Amino acid sequence: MTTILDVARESGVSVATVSRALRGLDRVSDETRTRVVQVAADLHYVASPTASSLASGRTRVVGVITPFVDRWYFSTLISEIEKSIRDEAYHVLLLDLEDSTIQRRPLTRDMVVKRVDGVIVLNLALTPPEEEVLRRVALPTVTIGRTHPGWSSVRIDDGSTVTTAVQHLVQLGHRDIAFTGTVVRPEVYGDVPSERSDAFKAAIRAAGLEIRRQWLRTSHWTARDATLDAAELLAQDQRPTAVVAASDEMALGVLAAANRAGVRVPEDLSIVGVDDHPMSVVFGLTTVRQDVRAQASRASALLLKALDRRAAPPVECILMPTVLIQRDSSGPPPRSSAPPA
Amino acid sequence: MTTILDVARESGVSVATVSRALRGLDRVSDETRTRVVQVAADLHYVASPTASSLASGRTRVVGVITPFVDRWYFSTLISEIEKSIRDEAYHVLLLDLEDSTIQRRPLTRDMVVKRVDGVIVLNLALTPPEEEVLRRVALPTVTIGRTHPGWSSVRIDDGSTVTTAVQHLVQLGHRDIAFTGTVVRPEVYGDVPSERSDAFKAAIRAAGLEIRRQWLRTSHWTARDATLDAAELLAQDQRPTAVVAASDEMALGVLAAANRAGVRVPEDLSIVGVDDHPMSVVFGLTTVRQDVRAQASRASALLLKALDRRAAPPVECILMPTVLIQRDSSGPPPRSSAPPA
DNA sequence: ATCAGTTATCGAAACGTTGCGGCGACACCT
DNA sequence: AGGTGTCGCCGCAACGTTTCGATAACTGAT
Repeated sequence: MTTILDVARESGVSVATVSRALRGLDRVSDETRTRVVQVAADLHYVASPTASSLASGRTRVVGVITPFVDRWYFSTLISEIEKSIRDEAYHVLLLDLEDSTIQRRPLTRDMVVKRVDGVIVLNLALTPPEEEVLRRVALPTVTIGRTHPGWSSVRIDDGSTVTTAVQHLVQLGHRDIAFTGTVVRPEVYGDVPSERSDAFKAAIRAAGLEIRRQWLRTSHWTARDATLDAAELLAQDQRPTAVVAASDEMALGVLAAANRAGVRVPEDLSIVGVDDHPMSVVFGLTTVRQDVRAQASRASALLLKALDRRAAPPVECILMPTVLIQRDSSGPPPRSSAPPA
Repeated sequence: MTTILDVARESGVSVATVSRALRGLDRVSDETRTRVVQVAADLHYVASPTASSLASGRTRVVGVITPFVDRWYFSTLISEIEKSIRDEAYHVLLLDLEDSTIQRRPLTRDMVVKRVDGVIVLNLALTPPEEEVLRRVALPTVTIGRTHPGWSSVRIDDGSTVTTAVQHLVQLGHRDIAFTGTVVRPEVYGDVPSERSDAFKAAIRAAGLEIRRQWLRTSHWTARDATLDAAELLAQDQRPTAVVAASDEMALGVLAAANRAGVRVPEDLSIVGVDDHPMSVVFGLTTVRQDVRAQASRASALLLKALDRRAAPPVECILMPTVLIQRDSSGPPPRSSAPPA
């Protein structure tokens, strides 16, 4: 492997000068710089990130702390974070907290200490000890999906997504609206499920409608789980005329269950989701869209600013908009719909 | 930050002994070891990965080279790789080759040199210069999805997946079978699309059936693209009684198009995919399953073995099985189906 | 001619580990 | 008693950069 010493020797200057020349610092004459750059290229010199990190104290790595990497929302965030930071010569180190057990694994000191320059936390309910770990390492930190005192964040208003969905259905004339996606395993899924389901109840009440317990469905936030549950829901005597799902993946599960049960969408049943999953447009699902990639790039920008030594930017909490995308899965309720008992 | 020197001072031994004690090496008395471990814990000591890498020449990082991170197949692989190597104290560095332009960005020396101990290449057609880069850095390398001379690999037989799908349909009595997913942008998608589409043609010929050009559909390997294309296909005068999609995401797109066009599945149209995407079971899609997580863990195991200094394992090429999962989207062709012109 | 200021460069000390060679102390064998 | 291992530990030289203080070479003002 060729080192900076080889480049120095070959170009007739000191290692210090080579270092400065290659990193584009000043106090190097143009003549020297071009020569050094040329020699470095000839020798296929690549500076050792390891040595560079040790000497400078910066790793140029950002840790992405995530509860899942194989789910659409999270993998999309990760993908966009990588693209946003690569131009600044930063890399993504995956800190995946998913576990094969039912609990996720905890975030520990050694996952981040001396390993990354900054951290992005993806929509994840940190336990108090975990939060303590992150606070004590005192790394620049940005969260996506939740706010934490002292850290910058980018998120949407989870409650309002569901409110929008309910209002849309109410405007169409629905009065019998079910919800799927109430909270399970908050230690993994964080606050989002409860925020969305609380907003559902509030919106139903605000519309002067009644909340029926058997229409408040629990699901593991997967299409698979939602479709099994929706089959039960649709088999009930009292069937809703519409269902709001707390995520599009669950909404698609409901849609599949409806297809299977011979329930026509939207004639017999309207379905509205949240997220605008890539599959949603394919199946014509009405949804409340959030721009996941935009959230990731905003968060990355915040982190990059905090990573810049010269700057000490203030904590910023960015709220991104969401918007109703009306497609084919929602329409007026059937006329023949019996009023709730 | 507390260093190994602090631990050495506090426990009354040399740094060398601390290093050996904490890494579980021999030539340390049990008594000394427990004391050192205790002191290290008390001081919240975490060894600097950077310094450790510089001194040892090993980074304990594996680079995952991938054309996408937000697609199911790739994110699932990445997820499982991380889980497979984390117990050996290895980390995943994302080397994402996706770009905002139509071309993907090239793999360069500086992405891997001195940065990672080994590399896993995810189903990606490396260009000759890229392959050269990887060969010259001489890192342990395992590929998933393709074979390369000199490197271990884990893959499925892409051709046979489609062959299985076709045979399944032929056995059901289909004679008019379309295919979606012929090759586009091989520089991004690699050989898989062409292998699967070639296998389709071969299987159709082997069954003594005719290949109709207008039933060989091109698609960008997304549900979105496939559904647009399938709408065209289903609007043709001569409509097939079945379609094989080169991936489940495309198959789901076809399914959605059929729903929209009022074509009943499987009564009017059978659909078979490949992969067993998590959404497939939800929509009752018949598919040829591959076990993506198993491929990732096999590949990780191969890499870990190669990363072990003591071992110099031989190149191993593992072919994983695929299996037909019969669900609701395939059945006998409609009786009324007109013979092809 | 001298001095201050600027610019380009250098030498050397970090950074925090690992790993090699060596060295007493002790046990065992003859 | 002397030789031969083995065990537990230590000192020190890497590893390849960055960074800081020093310095020499100019430049321009006095």
